Amino acid sequence: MYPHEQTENGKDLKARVEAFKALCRSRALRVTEQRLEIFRTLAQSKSHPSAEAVFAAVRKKLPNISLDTVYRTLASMEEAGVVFRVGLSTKARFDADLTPHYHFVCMNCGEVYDIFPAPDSPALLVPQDIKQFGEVKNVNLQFRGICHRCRAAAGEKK
Amino acid sequence: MYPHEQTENGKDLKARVEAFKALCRSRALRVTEQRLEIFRTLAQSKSHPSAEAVFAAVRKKLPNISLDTVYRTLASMEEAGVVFRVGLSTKARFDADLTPHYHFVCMNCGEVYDIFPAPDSPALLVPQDIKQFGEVKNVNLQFRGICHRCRAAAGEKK
DNA sequence: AACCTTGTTAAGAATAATTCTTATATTGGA
DNA sequence: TCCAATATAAGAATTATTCTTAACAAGGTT
Repeated sequence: MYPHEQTENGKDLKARVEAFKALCRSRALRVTEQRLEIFRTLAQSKSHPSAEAVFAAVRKKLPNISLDTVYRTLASMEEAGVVFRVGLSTKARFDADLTPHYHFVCMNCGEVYDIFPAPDSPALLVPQDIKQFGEVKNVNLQFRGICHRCRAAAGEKK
Repeated sequence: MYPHEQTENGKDLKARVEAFKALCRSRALRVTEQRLEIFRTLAQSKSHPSAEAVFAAVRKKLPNISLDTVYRTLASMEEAGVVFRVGLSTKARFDADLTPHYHFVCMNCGEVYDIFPAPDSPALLVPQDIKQFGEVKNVNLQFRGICHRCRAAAGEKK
């Protein structure tokens, strides 16, 4: 099964916004104009905008919105699984092991774990249809989630 | 074929350093103590260190090295294909399309291109062996390289 | 409909990560 | 050894992101 299933993207914007509102309510997140406008902007965009770009777009509708609100909202939307963050948010990390492998990255503590696929695994092969965009220099496959240690730590707090 | 083949990691440190020196010479990069020490540090590390962490480690050998040198060197090593950068270096970007897909990211201009795999593609499946690390929330598969536009622009300059 | 409670926001300061500037030092070829 | 070009240290500057605080507003309660 895919980790984030296609359920909303086929609907029209109005329906997606309604679904977003419902999701907010189910999570006790207040339905604010700012959240709605940020969601609308992102749902209509095809350019993987940065927080700054979302800010610029939303500002046309809500001139007083702050950049911080955009950051906060995008983070909560990611948390809620409504948007996907391309790449890593934390600081850059480096690896001198060039053996083909991938990573599990903890979204909470930032820890990076190595995973070496079986030799016959197709996971890291470069698909042919990428050549239309440019020359591939490397592959970055990461699975992001919460590591066992953070999960356990979160449980203790309650 | 894998994009970054396993050629050096099986060798011992001394051999890897020699190979690194040879690579530097072949690219007209000077072989400096700083570069060597940064390479040694990274080659021996298994923790995907950040630039700051590399800096701290290298400092023990070269107390006067600057953080900027570490950043510059890591960038040139990435460029040379000696190290791999985990995640993206640029600012965060967001995507509200949750249909399973992956990205081609231009290492030069930062542009992000969508690639939708064939419905039966195994590319974005979560392997079972990841569960040992934690709970996966999402998958980030990106191919990084130079897009055709940047390639063309670089060609014109010459 | 007015009233709370609590989450949310704007504004701008603060922080963190990375890059730039400049003068000095070093590499590697002549 | 000398020279030209590249690399470096130091610290300032920039960029991205987060925090602080006081005002505000959503949505449940009366």
